[in-house]
Amino acid sequence: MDTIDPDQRGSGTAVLLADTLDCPSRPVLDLLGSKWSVLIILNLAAGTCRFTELRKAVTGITPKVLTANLRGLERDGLVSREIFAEVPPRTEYSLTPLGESLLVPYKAVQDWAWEHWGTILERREGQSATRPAAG
Amino acid sequence: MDTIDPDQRGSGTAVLLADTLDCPSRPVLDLLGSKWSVLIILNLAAGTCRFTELRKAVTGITPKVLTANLRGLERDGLVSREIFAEVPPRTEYSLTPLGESLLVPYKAVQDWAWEHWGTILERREGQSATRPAAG
DNA sequence: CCGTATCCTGTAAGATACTG
DNA sequence: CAGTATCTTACAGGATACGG
Repeated sequence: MDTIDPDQRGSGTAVLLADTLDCPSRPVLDLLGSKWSVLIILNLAAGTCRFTELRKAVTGITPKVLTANLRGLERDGLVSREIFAEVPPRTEYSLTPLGESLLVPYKAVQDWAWEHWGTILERREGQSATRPAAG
Repeated sequence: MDTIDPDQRGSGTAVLLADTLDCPSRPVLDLLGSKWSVLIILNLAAGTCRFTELRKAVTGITPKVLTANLRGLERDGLVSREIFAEVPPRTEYSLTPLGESLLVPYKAVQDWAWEHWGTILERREGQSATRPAAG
């Protein structure tokens, strides 16, 4: 592997992170990074939700997109869906233990965001770039 | 706000995360989540890199995309670019302190990935979904 | 209430070729 | 070496309407 040479820098951080290139961080970031999933998971973290409740809570999401996200999260074992055969129909979504474990890395991202996001926004004002503005 | 009712669940986690809905976690996740940025930052974490070095290290990236990502990271103050007016030309990219601070949330994601990603992959095998497979 | 079904759009990214 | 210039593709997401 010639991707990284930890000796190039004295810091211990580099060594720590060299391995990450072989680890599945990227797919997990895809998982976390999809536009709505974080809001869905955060809402579910506050308690079980029905479809329409989520739809209201996650402002702006369309039913199609909400369904798609929920199905994906369910497939990955992060969210569980319980269907009640009643009239009118009822479906309840909640976080699985695996889904709840995601709150830990979320927290780290959140902490970083609170501390540094303002700095980035300041920089962006009056600048332009090819890269997405992320918001 | 009626987006979340922390009292719905006894757990302390919910209260902790209720605030996150108002915080800039999402844009930061966009920042981290762009397909290549994590690999770029991780490589730069190991030491200063020239354009071509990054191109080799980040396997599969095209120069256009690499440039676009680097410009965005530079705009946001995560990466600095130093140009040497020499022949042949030389440009060196490195992480700013702000960029290095990103390694902390990365680490949290990475830890989660190592612990739980296998579980998710197992679940995905033999299943299909509307959601992107993320890898 | 809980979704599906279509159609459409925006944009990151890929392929390829070229320049200071 | 360090990029830029086009063109094209893939796909999450948006708008809107309908079905069980």
